Amino acid sequence: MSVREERKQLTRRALLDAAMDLTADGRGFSSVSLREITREAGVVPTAFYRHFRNLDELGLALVDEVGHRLRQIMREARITAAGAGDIAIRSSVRGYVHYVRTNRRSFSFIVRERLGGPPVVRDAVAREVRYFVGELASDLRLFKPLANMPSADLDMIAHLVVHTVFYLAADILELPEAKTQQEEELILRTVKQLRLIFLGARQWKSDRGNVH
Amino acid sequence: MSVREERKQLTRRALLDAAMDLTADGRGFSSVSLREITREAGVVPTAFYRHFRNLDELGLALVDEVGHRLRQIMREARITAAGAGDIAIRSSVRGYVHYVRTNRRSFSFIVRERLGGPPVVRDAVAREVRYFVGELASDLRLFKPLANMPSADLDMIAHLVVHTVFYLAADILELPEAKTQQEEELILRTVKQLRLIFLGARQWKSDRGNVH
DNA sequence: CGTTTTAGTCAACACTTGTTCACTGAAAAG
DNA sequence: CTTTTCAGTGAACAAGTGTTGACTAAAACG
Repeated sequence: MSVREERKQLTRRALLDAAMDLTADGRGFSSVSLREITREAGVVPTAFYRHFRNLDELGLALVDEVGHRLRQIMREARITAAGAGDIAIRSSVRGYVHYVRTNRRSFSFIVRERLGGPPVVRDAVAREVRYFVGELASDLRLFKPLANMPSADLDMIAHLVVHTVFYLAADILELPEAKTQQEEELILRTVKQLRLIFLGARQWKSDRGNVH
Repeated sequence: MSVREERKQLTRRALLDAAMDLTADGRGFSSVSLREITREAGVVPTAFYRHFRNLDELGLALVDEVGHRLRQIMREARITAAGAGDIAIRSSVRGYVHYVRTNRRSFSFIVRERLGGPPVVRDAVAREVRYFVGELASDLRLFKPLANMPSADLDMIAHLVVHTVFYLAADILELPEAKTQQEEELILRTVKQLRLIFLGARQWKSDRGNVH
């Protein structure tokens, strides 16, 4: 990569980071301005246009990045969990919460903008969430009791799980930095919820085809 | 009520409605301005201060109103459902979707601002959601298979249900006005999810006290 | 080397923003 | 009937906004 291109990518990074930092402390991407971002990035407002056509485009780039990173995290977690053989809900949730805390900005961004962002960003995040669901679904397939479940049902379960842990992330991020008793309660509740979901899932196959 | 007070409440309404309308079409409360609201309400910017100290205060008033209305809706739904004797998931979900569509603005506001709004609004919505969860939990208690469940567990289940139908509302609201096949799929998926949750819930009691 | 390309700068634009203050005119109070 | 109260007005403010176009200096190119 040429020196010039290299430097360009550097300020592009600065812009993305600046936008992330500004949205991180509970502000909402749709309420940060172009000028704020460039100020935070230490660059003049007009420089922005050398990298993005408008704020929406920056937003999409952020979704891409964050989605990519979160998928990576999920994959690592998957490898760690694979050794366990079973689902090991409690330790998975603990690990997840750790990831949420160490990747504060990313989780905060995706969880907030999923429903609260500008339309185009919201759509992009929704797409990203579908990827998560897809990956989780194929993971669940490896879990023996669910091996023969129809794909649609597996997807529906993965969906439920993803939403559950998303709300957990949102709640965790509202808490102060330190690990409190409240965090412990949130974790316990989520563990119970997931356990209940998998309890239902095991029953599900025998319930298949029921209609009324 | 005096004539003057009556008129005051009228423009207060206009302000609240204006704010609602502006946030309704996917904008996010934190991105609407005081002047936009007064313009939409057909009143001069400074008149705003006769009713609210700042935008946050308006936001809180909105949360109050919307929360109140949604609780009313929930109660009506509860009465309708009480006759059925069992939970009747499918028809409940259909009824719910109908309510979502006929109260577009309210649902859109609460679902979006729950995670995406300004901190003080977010908190207020969270509180409101806790009320929903509480009411649902005591409803579930009337459902025989769950009658003897510890309150904490019932709460955890109610939480799961509320979050599930919240995401359903969010997805429904992204769809065009007309009833599409996509809507049918969303409903089907949610029905399955709820059915699975209650399947797990029935098992849950026998699983009580399990630890590891 | 000289020429071209281009990331970032600078000044300026037309607007929008939240908030102030003194004001008006009609309803309420005496 | 006179006086007081006060919801809504209108003008003005300092500050912030997105976007324009011409300019600079350094890297890339031939």
